[in-house]
Amino acid sequence: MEKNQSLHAYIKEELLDRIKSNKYKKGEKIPPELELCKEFNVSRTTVRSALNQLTLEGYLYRKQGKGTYVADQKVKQTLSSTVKRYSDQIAIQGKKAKIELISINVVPATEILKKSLGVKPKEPIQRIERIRRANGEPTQYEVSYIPWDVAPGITQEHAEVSLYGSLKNAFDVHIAKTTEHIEITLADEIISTRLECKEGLPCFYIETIAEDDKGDKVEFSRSYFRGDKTNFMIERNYPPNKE
Amino acid sequence: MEKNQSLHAYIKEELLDRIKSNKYKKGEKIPPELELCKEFNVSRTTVRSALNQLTLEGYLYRKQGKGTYVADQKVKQTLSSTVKRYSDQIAIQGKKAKIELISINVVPATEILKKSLGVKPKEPIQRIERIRRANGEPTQYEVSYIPWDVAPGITQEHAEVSLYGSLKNAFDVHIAKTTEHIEITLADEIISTRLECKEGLPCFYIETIAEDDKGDKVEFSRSYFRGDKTNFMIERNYPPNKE
DNA sequence: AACAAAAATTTGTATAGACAATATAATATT
DNA sequence: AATATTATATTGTCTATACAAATTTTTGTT
Repeated sequence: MEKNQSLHAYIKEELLDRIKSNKYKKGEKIPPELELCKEFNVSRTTVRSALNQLTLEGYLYRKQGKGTYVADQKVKQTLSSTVKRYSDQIAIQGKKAKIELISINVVPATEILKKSLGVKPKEPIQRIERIRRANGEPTQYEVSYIPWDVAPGITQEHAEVSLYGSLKNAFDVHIAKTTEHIEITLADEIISTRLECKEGLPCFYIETIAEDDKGDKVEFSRSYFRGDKTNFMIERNYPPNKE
Repeated sequence: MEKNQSLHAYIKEELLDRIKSNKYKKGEKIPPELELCKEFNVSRTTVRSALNQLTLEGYLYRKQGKGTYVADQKVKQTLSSTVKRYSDQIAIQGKKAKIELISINVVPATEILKKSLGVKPKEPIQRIERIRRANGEPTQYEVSYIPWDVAPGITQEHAEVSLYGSLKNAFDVHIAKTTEHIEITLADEIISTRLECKEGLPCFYIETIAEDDKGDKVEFSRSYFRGDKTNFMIERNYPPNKE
């Protein structure tokens, strides 16, 4: 054990080492808490502290009544998001992608929506709640807001395929620019339910405002991605110097 | 208290409410753990669970021996990162930006470096470790790897301003494309030291590979940003449809 | 053999207590 | 008055214990 390290930190590193060295293999169950307590001669609290950290970092997952398992997806899914060409579809290599519609509602404009979309007071807004899945597992939870008069009467069929595609094909709205803000948030009750993860898991939170080719703001959305399974790729091409 | 909620979750929400409603004001000290225990009539473990969650989420910060304080920067710093034009400099509105050089070393190429940079065996690589600060506070911890023959003899002067700028001006290397992979990681001992935050804080982790105008890979870097203080903005412009 | 009930296993939540580490305040010493 | 020393307050780590909740295994009954 190292110098000024706390016990739980030491145990965490030791366990991580076993995971990385494949002593604890992907998908397999690791010894239960009480066994680890005996092995390291520490209390359950200390073992749990280490296990919970590793769970938050995506190395383990735990199931009440069953056990603790090594997360098999150490190689994270890559949701590639190229810059050149707009694509509502998320490219997930070799996985069956699916969009699950949860709800479409018409809601009044809140302050934040008015500010983001610049709609006149009381204009109704369509709220579309969806989950994207890859091989059945939820990868993204998204809530989109689209003013009624931008695309009146968005249907389940529109929402279950690409929203941007439907805007173009069914409503003649052409997205020309998006502005995204990316933050980290921790999953609350709603997010953890939708993404089928534990509360407290660090997640990507992306707010997007989309403008059409006339400069009108046509969509505001909030998206959540599991931090332990998501990896964004951004390619940037820089114009040659003209000096 | 709500239906099937755990105690610590309830207390967390109650405290968050006090923060958001300004009952606990920004920068101010909140009651110590033992007082909260008395108020909610729960054990210290339970109070600490709520406090630690809120700390991870960036609402609070804690100081051993002093107390627990409401984080004043609820409005996060925006590190804007536009796509159109390359910029090594991070634009931080109205803040004094500074780059602090920690070390420049020449290191042998590891497997991951060889793979990322495509260098021949044993080619020496320069490892540059830096911290970016805004108003004195660390915003980014970055470790860059640049092969010796791409830019032989990078100096402190080169590293303390824009690396990409130095590559261009001093070594005639013109960055043409970067590929970034963005993930979430939790701060380990090194990262928490560099970013002056707690271990376990969710952070942005960005791996970048930069290519020059000849298609050679000239830089590999790992960057870390505090998740509780960072907010990336990405603007995307979509080409008009040509159908 | 099939089903139901009970027991065992394992993680989740919570309590109580002890001591360490850090920072500040109060006190004593020179 | 200045400087140590001591005490106090507060967060950090760790132990031990108890029970709840979810899952699996075993047992009992028909």
